[in-house]
Amino acid sequence: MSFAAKGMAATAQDEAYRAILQDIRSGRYQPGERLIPETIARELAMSRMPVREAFQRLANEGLVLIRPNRGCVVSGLTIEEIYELFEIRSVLEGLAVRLAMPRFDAAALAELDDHLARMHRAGAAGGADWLSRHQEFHAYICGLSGRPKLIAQIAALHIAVEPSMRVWLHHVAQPAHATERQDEVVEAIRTGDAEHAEAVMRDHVLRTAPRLAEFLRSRGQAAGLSPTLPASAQL
Amino acid sequence: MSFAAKGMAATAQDEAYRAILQDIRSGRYQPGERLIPETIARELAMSRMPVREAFQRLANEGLVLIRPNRGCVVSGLTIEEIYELFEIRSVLEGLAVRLAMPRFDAAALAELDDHLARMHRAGAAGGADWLSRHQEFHAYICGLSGRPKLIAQIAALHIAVEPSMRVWLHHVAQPAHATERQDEVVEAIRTGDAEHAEAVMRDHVLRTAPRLAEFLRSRGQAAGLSPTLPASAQL
DNA sequence: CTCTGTATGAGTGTATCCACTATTACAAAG
DNA sequence: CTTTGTAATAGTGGATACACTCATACAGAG
Repeated sequence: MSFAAKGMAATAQDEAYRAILQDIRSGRYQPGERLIPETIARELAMSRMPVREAFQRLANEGLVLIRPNRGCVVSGLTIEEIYELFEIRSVLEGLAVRLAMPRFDAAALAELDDHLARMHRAGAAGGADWLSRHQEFHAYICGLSGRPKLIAQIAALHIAVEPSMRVWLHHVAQPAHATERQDEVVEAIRTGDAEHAEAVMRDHVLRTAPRLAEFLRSRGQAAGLSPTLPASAQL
Repeated sequence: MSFAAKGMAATAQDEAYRAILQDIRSGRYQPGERLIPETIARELAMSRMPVREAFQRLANEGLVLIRPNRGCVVSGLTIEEIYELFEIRSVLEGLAVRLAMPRFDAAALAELDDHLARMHRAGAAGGADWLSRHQEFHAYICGLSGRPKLIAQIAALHIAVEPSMRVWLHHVAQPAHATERQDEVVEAIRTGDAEHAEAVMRDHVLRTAPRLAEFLRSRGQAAGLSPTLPASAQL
């Protein structure tokens, strides 16, 4: 049996990756902040090299920007980029829920209700980890699609906007969990109509974007450091 | 003025990345083949390290699989994975064409026709580089969406299936360029109806998948080496 | 006081080196 | 002849070392 538990890092590079990812998601490393390999390496009791390779991975996911000879900075998102990510998420999650529809039996629906309940509880209790519950809700639906790459893509998109979402939820009086109508998504799923569920999910995802964008705009948060994009630009 | 031309590699690592990517796309490195850093490093007149980091990038894009302590192999796609990639591409390119619609003026439509013509010419002339022309056709449409990340994602998907496509086009008598009806897409764009264009693009993309899949199945090509997926699996 | 040139230091990219893992080939036992 | 244990080798992950780039601070000229 493989004794490396799922959450366990097999290699130093992986450990570095997880640690830095965590710190970006949580907001410990702010957009625009420069990440110095040596510092992080000392912190994790390893050398610079695995940290550098972790940077590479993060750069490919757009969380960090590496300019040659000029180091690695946490990449904030412009308003336009946030919109773009939500647009992409909307069609991908729409696809996911459509593909997941055949698998929604009674048990799955019950579990879905559980997720809803947990979310609402977290929202009522102050909303500190409402965001995590919300991501789990979406992840559960996507998971039922049975499409590994699709799931991973969507997860990456959630992670990319997470830092912005956190500051939003932290600073705003009327946060998402008060107005976001996830119930509509669940209702649509219950109808059994795949096309309908897809459309509702699309709308649901897109609805958050303008409010988040407005908030960031009001804070003047255009930390515009466009990340190096994943693949080669030209086909 | 920046004297580093766009296609120029600023760093050794980037050079390695481009070289290996090229060799995977072209089919020089076959799925399942093991990539030995030292060999490639010698070939490119550099040390192992930049090559290793290039591997990382390729792994993140799913083109290569790195198992700890067990090296780096070119990751072939299973039939299921190919279907999945086409599904994802269909919704993303559908989104792209929808967003691009407002920008289709007379000039853009003319250029689109140019692309079509070039494609048909390449197809008639034996189809050696029909695939590249086809990718350029799609890239042109996506480019008009003005969404950098969306464009990059789609490009990455095209690259991922490119090796399989190449063997298909090379081995089959009735290849895609004979039956793929790109004209329908252009026609739909001409109507000016964004929703319609999106639907047509979706269908267009999905149509290729089953035929490619059938071909690969007939060759028994289930080179099932599922790549390490981009982001963290759990949200 | 401002501007410009230089020097110093921090940080990056690459090469080399070392320790450990895995795989292969081979030999001895059954 | 097959099987199993062991040794040798190729290859991987990580650390250190070195050369080069960039940025900042400072000094001298205007």
